[in-house]
Amino acid sequence: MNVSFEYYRIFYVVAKTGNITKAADELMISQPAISKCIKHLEEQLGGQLFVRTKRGVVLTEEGKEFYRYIKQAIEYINNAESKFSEMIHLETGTIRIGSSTTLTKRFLMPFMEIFHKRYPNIKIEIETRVSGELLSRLRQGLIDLVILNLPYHDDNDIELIKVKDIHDCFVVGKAYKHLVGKKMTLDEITKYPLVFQAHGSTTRRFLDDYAAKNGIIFKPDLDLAGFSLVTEFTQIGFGIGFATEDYIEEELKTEKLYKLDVVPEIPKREIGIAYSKRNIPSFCTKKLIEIILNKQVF
Amino acid sequence: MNVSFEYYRIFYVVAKTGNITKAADELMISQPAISKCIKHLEEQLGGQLFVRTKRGVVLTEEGKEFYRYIKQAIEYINNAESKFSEMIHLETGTIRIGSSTTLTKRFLMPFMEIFHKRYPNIKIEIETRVSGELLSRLRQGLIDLVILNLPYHDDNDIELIKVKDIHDCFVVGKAYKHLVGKKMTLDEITKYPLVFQAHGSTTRRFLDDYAAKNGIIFKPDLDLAGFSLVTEFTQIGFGIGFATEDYIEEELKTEKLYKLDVVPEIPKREIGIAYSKRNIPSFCTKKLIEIILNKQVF
DNA sequence: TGTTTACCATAACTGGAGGTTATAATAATG
DNA sequence: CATTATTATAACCTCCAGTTATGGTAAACA
Repeated sequence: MNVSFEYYRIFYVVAKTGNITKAADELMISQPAISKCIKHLEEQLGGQLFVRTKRGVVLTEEGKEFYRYIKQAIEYINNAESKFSEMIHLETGTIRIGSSTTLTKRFLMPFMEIFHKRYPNIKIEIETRVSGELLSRLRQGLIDLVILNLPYHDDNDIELIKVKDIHDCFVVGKAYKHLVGKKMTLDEITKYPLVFQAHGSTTRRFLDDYAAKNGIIFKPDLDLAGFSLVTEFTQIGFGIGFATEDYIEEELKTEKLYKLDVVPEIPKREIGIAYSKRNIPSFCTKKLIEIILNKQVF
Repeated sequence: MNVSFEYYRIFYVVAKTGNITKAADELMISQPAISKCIKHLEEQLGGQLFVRTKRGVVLTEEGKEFYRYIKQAIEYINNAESKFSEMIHLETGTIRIGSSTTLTKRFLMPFMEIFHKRYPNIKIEIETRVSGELLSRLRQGLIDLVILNLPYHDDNDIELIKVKDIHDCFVVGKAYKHLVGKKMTLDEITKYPLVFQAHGSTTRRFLDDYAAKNGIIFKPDLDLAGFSLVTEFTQIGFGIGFATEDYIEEELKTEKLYKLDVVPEIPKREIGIAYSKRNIPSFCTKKLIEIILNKQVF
């Protein structure tokens, strides 16, 4: 059989108005076109849909039943169209982002502000977990996007975009101000009390990696959960801390923290955006990435 | 906007198979035709539905949502088609008939047998009420068809088809056999005990009408509810009964009842089928009428 | 009662959407 | 590295969904 779906739209309007001429008006096609179309439809379906009268057309009993279904179908199609349009115009939808507390606070926040101002109807969900878990959830399609510190072990399923270089450094509070300006080796650093983020964090892994490459193993006196605690304990003079320079600009300027001059140079790191290659990013996700990169990516 | 609905059928198959080439096979149109169609659809909707890969096409997030709705719509359309086909082929449906007990038993039954044998999936409902009520329910669309005795007062909304002439007669049992063969007047009839159907029945109205036209008013000794009772009481010799000749052929043949010769001649009556002009008869109803008239009516 | 109106159906024609085939481009596969 | 599977593009064509004009007729009206 396979009736052209287009006939159904026409049938719907004719049935709704009960009048071929009016339907022609509404559909902006000529009346004979519709007469013919309905005739075809009836031929192809193998039965009468309407009885023609001089006042218009009236659905047969079978036609009425047919109409009930077609009406539903057309409502679904209308919904499909409007939902799609809404999603494309970012008038509805959800974006699920994975990010560490630090990255959320120090990096992501301003972009989210812009995003939310521009697309106020998009619901934002931010998940805070360690990168490994976030990437696994990304792979599963449970989140759309992960903000993370690079480098990260390569993964075929995941696309990485480098966004920004960040630089780490060793810092001290006023109590150890005398170390400032002196070129220190890692070996010398180990002789002071150390305030680091705990194992498991990307920062700590990076730090230990860097140390190991230079034949050193750190044994910090304080293993802290989170970036903020490190800077605070360091500030009150507990010892030498390790922090991302870009995140403590304020503290350095106001001389609450002092940067140490350490050799060999600490390599730079990068902040990256990860998204799944399998699960195609939604329009919404693309827009956020666009905002973060401040340019057209896709 | 107004995307051609036909595009949606194509979209559906492409989304379902995730492969334009396979969709082309299924739809029996060429692959480039579908490529073009999907491109058009995307242009008209103002957003991407698929991401093209070398393994086929994958729905975008928005496309997935869109698909969910379109799938529903298409299921409704399929249902519409199959339900319509079923109704047209009388594989489903209900027919609601109004008829008196007598007409059902003496007239309608054999036709219903044929109908049911031919269309076993059609549910049959027979309502038994007096004609007036049945016609009112017909007008309301609560029943499809009424079988009734004519004449009936005209009604613009109701179409009447005459089906069959029937003849009434006065009858007696063995006890009054001596009256047979004698030409009797109505006046003479009134001198015997009378066994008639009660007021309210069409038959009684017809009888009283006939009597009135000849200046007679009957005062029956027995007002009975229903045709069968009349014949039975008459048979056991209660008096003169009034019955439809066509329904007592058996009794006349086996000499349980005898027909009287009365002047003036009792006018013939007709059995009719009534259906509403407003509520277009279903295919099913038409078929039953066809069977009763034993020819193509519509 | 005759006239007008409001519909739908038919006929004859036309243009372009929606089809065709052929071919290119290219990632995935073995 | 050749083969396969898949989509995109190009150039062309055809049929049918659309057009206008007209006819027929029941209903509404004057």
